[in-house]
Amino acid sequence: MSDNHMIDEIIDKNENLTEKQKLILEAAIESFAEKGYAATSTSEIAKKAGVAEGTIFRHYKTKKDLLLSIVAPMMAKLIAPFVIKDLNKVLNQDFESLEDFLRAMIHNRAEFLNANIPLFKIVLQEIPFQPELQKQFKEHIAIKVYERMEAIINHYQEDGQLIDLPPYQVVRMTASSIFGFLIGRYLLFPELDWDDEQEIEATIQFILHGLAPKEKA
Amino acid sequence: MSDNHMIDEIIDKNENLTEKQKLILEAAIESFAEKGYAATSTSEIAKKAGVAEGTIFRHYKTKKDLLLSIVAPMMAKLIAPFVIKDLNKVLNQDFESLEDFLRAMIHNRAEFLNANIPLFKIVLQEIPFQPELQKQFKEHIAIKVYERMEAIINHYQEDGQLIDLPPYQVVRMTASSIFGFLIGRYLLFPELDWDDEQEIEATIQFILHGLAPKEKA
DNA sequence: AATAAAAGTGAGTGATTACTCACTTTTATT
DNA sequence: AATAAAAGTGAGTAATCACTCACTTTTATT
Repeated sequence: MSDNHMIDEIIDKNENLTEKQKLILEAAIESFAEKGYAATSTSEIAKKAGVAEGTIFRHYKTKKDLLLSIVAPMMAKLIAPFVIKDLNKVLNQDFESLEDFLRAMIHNRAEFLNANIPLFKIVLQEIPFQPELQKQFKEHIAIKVYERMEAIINHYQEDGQLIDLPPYQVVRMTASSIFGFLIGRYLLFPELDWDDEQEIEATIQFILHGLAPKEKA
Repeated sequence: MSDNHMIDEIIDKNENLTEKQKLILEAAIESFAEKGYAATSTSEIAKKAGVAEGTIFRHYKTKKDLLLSIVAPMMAKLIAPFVIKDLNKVLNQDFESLEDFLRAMIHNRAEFLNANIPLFKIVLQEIPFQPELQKQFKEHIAIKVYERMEAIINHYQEDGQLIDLPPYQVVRMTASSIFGFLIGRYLLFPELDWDDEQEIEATIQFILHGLAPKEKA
């Protein structure tokens, strides 16, 4: 719970921010998610937030500065569970099976994204166009997270629970399946009735069977 | 081959277009893919194309009109193989196994996207913000393509080659795995050395095992 | 209560935006 | 060769853009 609701955490719980600054961030998140960063004007954000346009630039040097102050913490929180120090310990103690680990991970991150859909949209949309975000993505996700995942994958491979593919392929297939569900669920067809538990379970089973070790002949 | 290189097909082979119009389309595709639609100005496109700005508006009523004239044919071509009349016949004759069908489909669409990366980027980036494109996507992909896929899935399910999940789940998992590969390959890490054949084969095996029928107890 | 610092304001800045239009040049039609 | 239609042009337009700054109001410090 304390992990969800980034908007709250970025905005409401942060006592360094003034009241007006919080209104600005809320308005910016809403507009960026809806129309995209480039198509949103600072005057529009000021109007929606109910502040003068000058107030935005009192707190953020540029419009891009405002974007980064929103997106950077979101990316950090998104990958936080994968870079905690004791991930391996948690793993060995609590998750005997790959299935349980996978289930816990998916539930955890799905809940997080569910609670932060507009921020998720902004991150997805702006990474291709913002070199600073690409740098963050590559340095943190592609390197730090990948290293952690690699260790976990090795663990379960040695354990005989996981097919002997290169770790990057295992990561790609797992990530594709999970993001495929999340994007369909929250971005493409949010208006449909979804049985989240059943969908997640089916996704887990798909991944597990897809990555099951080859049967010995 | 004739199916690839949309840019050629939209532009060079289309004899309805004037020389300058072709230059405009080429420049627009390049800039839209690189910086995004909203962040690209018409003056910039004119400059890159080496034409007067007025020439753009002689052929396209608005900037959005220019975008749609690029993206709509791309979307149509992308889904073309799935809506041909005789897809089911082709299926029954040529693809005894789900594996062969899947392999042919992935190769075909991967080649197509590989030959049209900038257009692929534009489609992915602009769908969330352009209601006209969303409508096209839902009407053509989500309905027409899905219907075709449903029939194919039923066929292989009755054949005992495919797990008995709801077709939309089968589609989602298959599409996630394929797009996951393509996005990683061409958009996230195009600079890495990829063994395309091996990657595609691994992706096919992942999908096949993930969607294999449950063994009877 | 006096002073300083921080927060907030909104009119104003030059640059840029998508788009127009009167005009010239090229191409097609007879 | 004459005429019309289509293609191309670039200066001009009002609107909007991100951002500044002199000024007022609020908050913190002593």
